[in-house]
Amino acid sequence: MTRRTTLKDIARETGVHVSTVSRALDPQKRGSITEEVVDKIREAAERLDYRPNRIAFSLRKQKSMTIGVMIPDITNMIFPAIVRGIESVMEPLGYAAIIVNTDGNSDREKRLIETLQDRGVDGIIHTAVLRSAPNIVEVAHQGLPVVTLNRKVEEADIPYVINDEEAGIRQIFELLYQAGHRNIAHLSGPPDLSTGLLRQQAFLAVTADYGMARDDLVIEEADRFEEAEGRRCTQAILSRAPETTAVLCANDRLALGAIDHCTRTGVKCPADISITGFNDMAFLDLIPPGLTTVRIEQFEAGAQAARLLAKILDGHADQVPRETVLPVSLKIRNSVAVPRASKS
Amino acid sequence: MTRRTTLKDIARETGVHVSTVSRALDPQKRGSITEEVVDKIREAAERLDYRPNRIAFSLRKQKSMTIGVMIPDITNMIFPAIVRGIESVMEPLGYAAIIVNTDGNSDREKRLIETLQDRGVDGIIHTAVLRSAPNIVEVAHQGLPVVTLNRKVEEADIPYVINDEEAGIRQIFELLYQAGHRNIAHLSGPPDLSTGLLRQQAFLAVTADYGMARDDLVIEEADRFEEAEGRRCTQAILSRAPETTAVLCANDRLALGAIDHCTRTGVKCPADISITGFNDMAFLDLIPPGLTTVRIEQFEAGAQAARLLAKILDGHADQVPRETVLPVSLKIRNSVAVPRASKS
DNA sequence: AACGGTTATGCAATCGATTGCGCAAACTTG
DNA sequence: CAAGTTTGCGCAATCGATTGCATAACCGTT
Repeated sequence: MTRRTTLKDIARETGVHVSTVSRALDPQKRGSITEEVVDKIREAAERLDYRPNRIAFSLRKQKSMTIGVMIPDITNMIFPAIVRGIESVMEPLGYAAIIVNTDGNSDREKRLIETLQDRGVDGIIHTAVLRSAPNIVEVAHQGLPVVTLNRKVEEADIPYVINDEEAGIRQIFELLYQAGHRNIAHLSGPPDLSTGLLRQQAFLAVTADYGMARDDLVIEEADRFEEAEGRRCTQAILSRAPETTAVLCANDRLALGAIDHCTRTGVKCPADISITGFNDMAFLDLIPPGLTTVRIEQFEAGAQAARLLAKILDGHADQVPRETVLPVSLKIRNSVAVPRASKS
Repeated sequence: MTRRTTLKDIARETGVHVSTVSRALDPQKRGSITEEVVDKIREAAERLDYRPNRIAFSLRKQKSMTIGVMIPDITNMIFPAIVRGIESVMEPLGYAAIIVNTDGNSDREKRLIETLQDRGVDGIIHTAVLRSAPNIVEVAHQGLPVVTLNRKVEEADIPYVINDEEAGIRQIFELLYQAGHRNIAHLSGPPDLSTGLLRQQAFLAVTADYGMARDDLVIEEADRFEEAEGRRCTQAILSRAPETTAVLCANDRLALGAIDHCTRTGVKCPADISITGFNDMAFLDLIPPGLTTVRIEQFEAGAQAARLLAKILDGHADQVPRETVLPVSLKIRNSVAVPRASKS
């Protein structure tokens, strides 16, 4: 492998000092160099196919032009879109991303944060599942720019980007309510996960607004956001409250599990029971009966978090709001119908 | 942000020279330093919470401990698993990955390769879709270690990891054949994509082995690996060759499109027609009737490619085979049945 | 005690860029 | 035309680590 050409090579070639070459190639300070010299240097740089060594740059400037992106697990379908959203903003700015998977494991997360710091990342975008994330809060306090995604940060002064979970739950609740449903159970996510709690709280809020007594509510908490838990909890709901005509699920996978359980037990969706999801994950339209759900803009969430981080890295931390709430929208398919009672 | 502690800090603290500190902290050369001094230095390093600056390390050693991972699009569900497979091997070795999405765009790919080189990656894992990839071949020839994934490399001496597409097609063909199908159409992928061509060639080979005349074969080529193309080509197949009882599709998404088209037109799968896929992507078991497909081990493919690259980076390029073929397996669900003719 | 041979450590260059400072030449001004 | 100012570029330090070579101290040997 032939060595890459360096400033020194260009300096030798053009007969000037490396510092002159450095300045001539920097649009910022090109002004202080004679045009004639600049041209000569640019020509040589072109001819020798000069490409700046970013590692040397990083060492000197203490700026790696690299960010860390921490996600629970890239194989979880919501994260690839987020990652691309981040990339769409950061790449044009010259930043590269090192993506790490925490697997929701705090020790691992701590280690990964350390290796990101060792690599001198200029900032971190942290998408959490757990509600608390002491590790990332700590590095943020050390002064490393951090933006979190999908998680409301109570503890610290870290900017966060979240989806309007409350509005989503409200909209889908109202969709069910207006279809005539009054016995609406909530298949909640794990309350130690940020989205699990937020959505459950939103459910409590909207039911209260509609005058439903809290004691009458049927809420079943899943241990994980998985189909199996959706099945289990649906069974629990239906045996505890057979009058239930609609299950408002905290996410699509729980909803798919719910539908699956119903199908297996001869309960038809939506004829016998209406079921809704949250997230609008891919391929949902291929799975019958077509889940009505809340669409959240993953790509845009990633892009927005990246924009905030970029602003901080650009020295305008004062311009970034502590809270950014992204709008959600209903995605109506076929899993909601009028309640079975009023059908006859 | 308080400055990180450096070797110099430890040297000052312990009264020795930085070179001594460097050696004491390096397990390789610790031997040449008095145990007593080593202990003193390690204690100080511990106390000051020393963490080596990888950027300085990289500059001096000309080794960034970073690899580039080039994929078409992380939101395409097969890639996250590959990425995690790579990570599972590289992270324990101290390597981080910069993941870039090429979008199958050659110009973009070229740019991305340059930025990876600027960042001094030690090697690249390149998962292609297109059969030819002149850009990556060029950098490989410049001496940068490259391993490709999912793509048989004809042009150059680049190690590649592929799945046993031939065996997969053969197995699923035989499954259909043994179920009694004789009119088996092939819904092919785009022949300019590596997997598209490979699978079509495998189809040709196995049908030839079974004594089917090439002129009698019904093959329809999709323009993209998408449901819509699956629908379009299925329609074409069924109007051209209504006697078709089975469609062997080049991948799952085409197969889902095929099923969708059939369902919409009142053709029942598997009762009226058998349809098979390839890849075994996630959530397939939730989509009726349950696609019978070929399972390929994405995670393992990534891990294997990473192992090869690691070996090269370790200076044992001679030990890596030019070709690695990973086994595939059948995943039988419910989209295959006996042909409708023989059912009566 | 002198000598050759280890051994542990220091010195300084190096990786490739950036940048404050200084200096000489060119220019302006009265 | 002398004095002061500006301009254009070079010098050298710096970022934080690694490493070949030099050297001083210590060892045993005769």
